[in-house]
Amino acid sequence: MRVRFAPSPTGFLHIGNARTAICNYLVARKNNATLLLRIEDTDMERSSVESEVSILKDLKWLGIEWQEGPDAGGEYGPYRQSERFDIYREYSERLLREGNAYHCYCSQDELDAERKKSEAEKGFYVYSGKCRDLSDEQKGAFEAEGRKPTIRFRVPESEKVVVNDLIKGPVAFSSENIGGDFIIVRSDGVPVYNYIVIIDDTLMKVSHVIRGEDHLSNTPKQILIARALDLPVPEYAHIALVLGPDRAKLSKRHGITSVEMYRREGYLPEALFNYLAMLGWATESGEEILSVDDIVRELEISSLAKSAAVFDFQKLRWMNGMYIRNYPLDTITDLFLPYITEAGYDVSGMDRTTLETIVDLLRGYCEVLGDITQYLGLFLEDVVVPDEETDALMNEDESKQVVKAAYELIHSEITETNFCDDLIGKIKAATSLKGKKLFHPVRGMITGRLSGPELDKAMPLFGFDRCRARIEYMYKRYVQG
RNA sequence: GUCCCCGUCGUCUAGGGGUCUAGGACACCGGGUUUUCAUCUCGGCAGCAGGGGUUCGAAUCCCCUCGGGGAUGCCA
Repeated sequence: MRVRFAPSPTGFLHIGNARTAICNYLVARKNNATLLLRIEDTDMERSSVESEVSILKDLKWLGIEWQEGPDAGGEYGPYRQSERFDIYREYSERLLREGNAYHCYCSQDELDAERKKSEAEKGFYVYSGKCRDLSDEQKGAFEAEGRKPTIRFRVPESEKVVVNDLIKGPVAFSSENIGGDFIIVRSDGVPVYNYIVIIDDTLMKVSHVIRGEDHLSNTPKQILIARALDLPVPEYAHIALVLGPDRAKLSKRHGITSVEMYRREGYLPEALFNYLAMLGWATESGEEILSVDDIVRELEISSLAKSAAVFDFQKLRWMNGMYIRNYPLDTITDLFLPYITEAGYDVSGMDRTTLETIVDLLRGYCEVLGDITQYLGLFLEDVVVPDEETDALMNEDESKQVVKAAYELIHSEITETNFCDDLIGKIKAATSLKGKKLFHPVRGMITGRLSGPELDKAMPLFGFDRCRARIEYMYKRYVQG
């Protein structure tokens, strides 16, 4: 069994394509099959090496491994379509020679006009087929005009094509609905996707084509080409599309849709992989947080959902948070570091154990890595300015009592040695406040915020000096006025 | 327009004739834990698109309607 992922390098790796890649990877792992990577770069204007590089990088980041490809080599290369034009040319000549394809001299402008007219009159367009049976004289005349022909595939009349899809089941098409003879080679000699995809799949011995459902409607074209060329047809599995919240195919306008952006936003590859793999599928137990090995064990290609799935950013965030909380502390600390630095914090002077203790305290508040900076300043800065809602709370009389008590305590019986254990207890005794009435003002006083890490664990890390400075600041601000 | 695919809580899904007064997860709401918030935990809200069949019995099978999506490019 051999499967493939065939991205076209015209931008970043898109979430939908990432899911297709993941599916292929999973199926390969499960069946001990080879996964090959093929770069479909026949759109010369839009393809770029930068895109190819970034797509490979994103795939690797997701943990996807392939055995053959432009970087990995392999015996069925080259693995870039732009390097295989000689191969395609032979097939084109054969198609021409055997009458299954013909030169079309219609210019782009003529075709555009035809299309426009037809769409205005009928609402749709089918190529007229006027170059189907050109005589040698007519061809010569066009050549003399300097026209460069395209090559069109001669679509057979009323031929049935059934795609035995592993997910959808048998899907029947008839050649008359294909929309006429389609172009397989552009006038500049570059072949188009629907033509060469089947050639490459058979030449590269791909046994199972697993790709997005948007390719299903074009599959009969590819099969017809295979028939004309006596090529074997692989098995197909068309996976349902990933949709945006408006139920249209997920695209740029829906926000962040590239893997690269998710990485930058602070998502973990395991979480994104896990989420994407679970889209359109579920385990028997209902368990959703799964390792790659778990998924490989349980996933069955035929049990993938037939219907499209809306991409749920919320659930991804939740899942990412789960991964952040369950990651080994040492590893997750390293992953947080760039986000800490980017936010302008310098923790280079801090010893590792303290850093990890802080990270462990704060990771529960994180859904993406960048969330770590939300409360980090509390451990690194002296005075914290209360936010709006804290300010409102601190202006209440009970809060002022707390601040006043704390201020008096740090100037009498509370010292560096006992502030962690006794400060809150003594404030409670002095004010007779308890529960929320006590803890909220204390939190506000020490952190300037109404929520955050557990105070009994955080205060030792803040240190006495810092807490004292904050209490004094709050005293001046709220008690003295 | 035509062809193709799809339709279970707001979202992802389980279910494939009786065990379904339809199960789980995210989100949302409420209780508990945390002498506060988050975490964690317990509970609640909420769905078989509609209509016809078939059957003793339909979320499950068939048909129609409606709805959504995809394809119909000298894009992939």
